[in-house]
Amino acid sequence: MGETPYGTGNEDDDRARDSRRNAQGTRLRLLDAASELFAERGYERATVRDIAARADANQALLFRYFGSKKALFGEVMARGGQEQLRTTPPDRLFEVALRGMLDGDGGDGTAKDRSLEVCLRSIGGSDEIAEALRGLGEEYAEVLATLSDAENGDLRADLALSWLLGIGLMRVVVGKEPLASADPDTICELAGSALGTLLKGLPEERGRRPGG
Amino acid sequence: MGETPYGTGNEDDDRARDSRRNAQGTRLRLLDAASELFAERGYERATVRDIAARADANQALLFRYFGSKKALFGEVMARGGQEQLRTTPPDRLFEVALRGMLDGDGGDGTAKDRSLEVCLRSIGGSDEIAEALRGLGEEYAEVLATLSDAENGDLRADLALSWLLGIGLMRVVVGKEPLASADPDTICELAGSALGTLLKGLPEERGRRPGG
DNA sequence: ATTATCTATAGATCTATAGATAATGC
DNA sequence: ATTATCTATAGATCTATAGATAATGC
Repeated sequence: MGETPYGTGNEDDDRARDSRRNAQGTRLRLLDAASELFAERGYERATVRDIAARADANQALLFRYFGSKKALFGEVMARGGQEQLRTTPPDRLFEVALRGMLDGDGGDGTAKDRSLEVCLRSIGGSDEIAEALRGLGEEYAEVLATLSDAENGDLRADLALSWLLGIGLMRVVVGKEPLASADPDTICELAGSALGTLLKGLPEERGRRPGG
Repeated sequence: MGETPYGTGNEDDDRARDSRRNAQGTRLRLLDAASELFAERGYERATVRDIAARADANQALLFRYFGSKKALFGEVMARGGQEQLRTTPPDRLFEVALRGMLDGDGGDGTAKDRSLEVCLRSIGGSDEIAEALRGLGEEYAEVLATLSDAENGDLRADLALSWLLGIGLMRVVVGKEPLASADPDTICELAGSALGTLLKGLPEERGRRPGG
């Protein structure tokens, strides 16, 4: 075993990312590597050479398959975020998104959605980046706004989103202590109850009956 | 009048920034120009050539007087922030800092302190920048922490600071609507009352007596 | 023959420095 | 003579492209 050029194990899962003269696979590996490096370093500091190196691909292929670094960034952003938005009930979105940023990995092997982290680390890079973050933010805020029936519910949703991103910024990007090492449960609890003041009926009251 | 080479008006104020073969003045003009451009574009995108051009100085002088771009950034950051921290009573710091970011100019001619804005736009540029923001954040959080007598007051202060920066991020850098065009009073009111839940006795309750 | 991959390099920035120039003070 | 300023350029990146090479399918 192990000596054949075709690999030994569950190549069903890996075939898509096979590196043996497989354009589709190389494309996927480049996309994965870009997702990781953009999240680790932000758009500017993740160079195309580093991305290609991590994908174990030639740097010129990145341009062949995606056209430009910006276009690659666009595909990365388009892949992420959407799933979380669609599969999470609105009243849990804030906590789920917050935990997604706070938890290091989640433990399970599934690659985490790090779109928000990518945005946070890429700010200031260029106007296109700011636009990408604005677009993603609009999708989140739109959902959060449904939780408030106040007249200025949209504004309140923006403030909730601002907090979400601010916490991620200070914890993940800046590394401010004690926030950076704090227990995610505690953070969610503190932020959640204060948000209950802002967006009525967000986290705490759900499922409870008054006078219980 | 006006034909003399020495200028016509209140040169007492301007002499320090005089541009006629005055090293001290050129240094100050470079520092001012850097403050502006770092706030407008962030550290990376504000090039030394642009800074020198706005200061109406030769680009080589920037290195002669400051040594490096990073050292210039350090001086800019050291100048700002401190005043606001020292002159503002703790229980008003959140609102004052928030308004400082929200208000476009303030109207008065005094150059605004844009340290927090500089940080927000410079994130992801390099680790030194993150450190600078962490340092400034620690000073703000330290003051905010005095407002809470909860066991985890430090963490609550970090969360308050996170919100402050998150709001600035979404409004000033990202330009998310409706937050970007919202009335500062409304924003302060919404954030302030929700923060009252987090840091007890912060804004609303001040000066009121129960049962009034 | 097709096409995935690789080599080599153009071309655009940007920070930083070496050394020349020119305005002031003595 | 001192020193503030300017010119010219080294040197380091980084994105992107042109064209060569080599592995597959027919």
